[in-house]
Amino acid sequence: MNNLTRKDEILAQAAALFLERGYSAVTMRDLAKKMGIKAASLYNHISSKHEILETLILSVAEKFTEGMNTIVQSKVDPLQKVEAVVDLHIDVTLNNQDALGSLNNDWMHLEGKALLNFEEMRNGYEDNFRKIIHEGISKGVVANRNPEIMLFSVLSTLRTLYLWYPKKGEIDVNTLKTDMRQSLLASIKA
Amino acid sequence: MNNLTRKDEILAQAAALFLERGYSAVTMRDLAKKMGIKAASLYNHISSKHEILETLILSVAEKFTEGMNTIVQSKVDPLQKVEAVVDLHIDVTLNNQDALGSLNNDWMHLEGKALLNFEEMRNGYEDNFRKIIHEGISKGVVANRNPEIMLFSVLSTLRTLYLWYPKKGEIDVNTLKTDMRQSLLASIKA
DNA sequence: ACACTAAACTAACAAACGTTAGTTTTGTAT
DNA sequence: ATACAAAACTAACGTTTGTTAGTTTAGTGT
Repeated sequence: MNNLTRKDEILAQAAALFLERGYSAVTMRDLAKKMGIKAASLYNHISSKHEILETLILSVAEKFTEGMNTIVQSKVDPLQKVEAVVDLHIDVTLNNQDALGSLNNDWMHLEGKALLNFEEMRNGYEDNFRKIIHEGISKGVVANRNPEIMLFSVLSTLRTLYLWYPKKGEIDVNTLKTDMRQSLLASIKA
Repeated sequence: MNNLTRKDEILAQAAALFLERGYSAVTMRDLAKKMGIKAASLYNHISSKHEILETLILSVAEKFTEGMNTIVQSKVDPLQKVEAVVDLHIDVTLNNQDALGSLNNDWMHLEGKALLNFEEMRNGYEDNFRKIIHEGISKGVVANRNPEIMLFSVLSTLRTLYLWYPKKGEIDVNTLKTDMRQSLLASIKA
């Protein structure tokens, strides 16, 4: 079942290289060398360099979108929703560490409808998060400060997790979730 | 006095392009077109594409390093030092918005001693910030939570300011400083 | 008018780029 | 052994890349 196809291996190695150097600085020959094959052989499995980028970014973006939609529909109070968002980010980060580099730094190299699709998901995600914050403010459980700054502050931390986590050796996942929930909730609680 | 040399104009336009697309995706012909000249003409003013990147990144890194050194030496309590760091980031961000894109996303394309120099400044900066946090914890003014998570949380927000600020129309600088100090301090206060 | 300098130009280079076409190797099931 | 499919290979393509060398233009002070 859990069989990694050759294409999946290529996507994984590409993600690692893109994280390290950025999409534009990685050549198909670099990727081929990492796979132990010649550049032309890559095209037996993928149709273009661009396709790799699209696949990596959109598949992670979809995970965020789905997760957020579930959270928004859940019937819990706003602070619990924020906690769920923190957990979502930690889970997605741990499972898609490398691809998150492309999502954060190389999305602007998407083209056409892939770019539109990405931007739509990103905006939708932010809007949902924004609604949670506003709901928290009007219910008095979130601090009555500039909501955009709180949104940005929490989101920027969550979005940068993929850079920070690997540097910090062996932090237990549950410890990380607990501490991160505490820290981020503290920054917005009323 | 405040005369912008031709080289300075090139550096400014390059920073804007690097922010938009990343260092590797910007060609010398792109930069030349933005300057309204031919690519070869750029070399009357700069010696290589690489020199542009080094200049942009290291000059901003030096501003952070100098600012942080001043703050560390000041005789105020830890929370006031954190507030000063917030202000430092906002000031540097407003004055070097575009170059911060390169510093954050393209530093890995530095080479040799420029790369070592950058990494040394970056590590020194983080260590100083770390000391402030620890000092705050032992004095009981900073929350007794995982210091690395608090450090990461605050720093990731400050480092991403350059992406967020330009999207948020006309936020008054002093309002921004006040709100940001409040938000970030709230996330670490005891 | 002349000299000087800053800053543009044209033309070209060798290297590296993504990608293609066609061929050979390798492993597996019959 | 034979057939088939997956996945590698070699060779080459047209472009684009950063950069150089040498030349021309425009503005300024004498």
